[in-house]
Amino acid sequence: MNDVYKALSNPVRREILACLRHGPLSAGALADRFDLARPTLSGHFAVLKQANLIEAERDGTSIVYHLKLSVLEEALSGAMDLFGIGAKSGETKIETSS
Amino acid sequence: MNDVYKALSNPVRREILACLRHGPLSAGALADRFDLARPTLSGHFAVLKQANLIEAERDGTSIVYHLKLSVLEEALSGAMDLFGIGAKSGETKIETSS
DNA sequence: CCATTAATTAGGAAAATTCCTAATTAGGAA
DNA sequence: TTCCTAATTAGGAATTTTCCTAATTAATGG
Repeated sequence: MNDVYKALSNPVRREILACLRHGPLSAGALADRFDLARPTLSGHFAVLKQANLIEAERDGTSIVYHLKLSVLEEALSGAMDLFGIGAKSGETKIETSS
Repeated sequence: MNDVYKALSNPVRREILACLRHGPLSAGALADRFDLARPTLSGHFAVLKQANLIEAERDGTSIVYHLKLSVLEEALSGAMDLFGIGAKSGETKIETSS
């Protein structure tokens, strides 16, 4: 959990997550959106991976990253719990599966 | 907003917030809960104050801190927005599938 | 005023973060 | 194989964070 907070503490990493919110992107496509060297972005990807917020998948020569929405969701609702914020409607009744 | 993420990135500061969730506490009472020197805690209070997550009020010789719940709430909702997580104001769409 | 208690500010050491360039790994095509 | 592109790892400089001790500010009581 601490890894998640650490990951979110950096603005570049938050922007990476925001980009991925619209769908998977390759490391290169992501890197193009920032004015930073590629290895720098690679480092940020590694931090996000370790926090379990994104996942990598190789596609030929490139590597595609995608958001792990459920982990992010859980982290934020965990934060709400920690601080005693009435997590709106309190219970997770989004379960449409039945 | 970046100040809020920075503030939350440290486990000691998160624990301070969690303590304050049960009600206001003086700097000393808070410091007693940690195995850290007082000036260290003072530094953490300053970071939380700058992020607007807590507020200080002098009471005689001591200083009482209290949580600014609304700011924390807003920050977390903002995060949910940024990452496209629905859990916002409760209602929203519950029937996403089928 | 002087002493005591509560808390902060000052200054600095150690560790972590951020970013860079250069070198390396890995896959695809000639 | 050899070349080329995509991405990472390695190593290091600059900056920021975290924590400490010592000194200072602030309120209260004798």
